[in-house]
Amino acid sequence: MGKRLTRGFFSRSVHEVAPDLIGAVLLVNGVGGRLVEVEAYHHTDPAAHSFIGPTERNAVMFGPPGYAYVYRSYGIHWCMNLVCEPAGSASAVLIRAIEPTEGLAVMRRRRGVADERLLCSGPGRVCEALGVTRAHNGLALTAPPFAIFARKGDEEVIAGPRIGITKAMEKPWRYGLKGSRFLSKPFAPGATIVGKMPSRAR
DNA sequence: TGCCCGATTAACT
DNA sequence: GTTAATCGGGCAA
Repeated sequence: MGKRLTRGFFSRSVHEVAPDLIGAVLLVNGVGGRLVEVEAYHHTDPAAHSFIGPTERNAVMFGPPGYAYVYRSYGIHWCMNLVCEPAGSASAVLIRAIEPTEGLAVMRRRRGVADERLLCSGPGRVCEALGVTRAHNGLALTAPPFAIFARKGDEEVIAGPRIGITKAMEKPWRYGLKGSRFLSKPFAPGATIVGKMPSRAR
């Protein structure tokens, strides 16, 4: 396990934090695994919830970095974001897929499926498997029940268009671990290789 | 107050 | 490939 990430890690542009999160380990009450797919949402980005300005739902995005922004999706699922940058900038990283490594039995029970590849491959599935709900909205990522650890070695990170949005679809702000079996969707062949990102903990 | 629609998923045909 | 499920946010009225 790499070094525990502290608030400083998130006090950077969402475009730096998002690729750096690939390969990091996210645990909620000890359950979780390696981040293999995330998306960046910048406050100047029409696809971001914060683009319209502060509201009750997106308030956490306008707060300090290093906190969880959890929202209800399609009235059914929860989706989890990690707030970045200095307070007020309202940018966040959406967790889209995890390679499950810790608490497999718990995740299988919560999800009602046995296949590892279906446990955390999608933002709604991640929250169901890790037990993340509205109760986690606004909680610090650097304290229980959360724990995040930097990746240890270099990882080959690729980028491509984000999924499921209807605005700013041209922005290549979806990041993934190249070749992972646990992505919610494969990246297009020839997707941009961001490069071997060094492990980094700040 | 009412209406439309979404950073989704699973179960259909 | 298509669609139902399900609900709260955001905006028009």
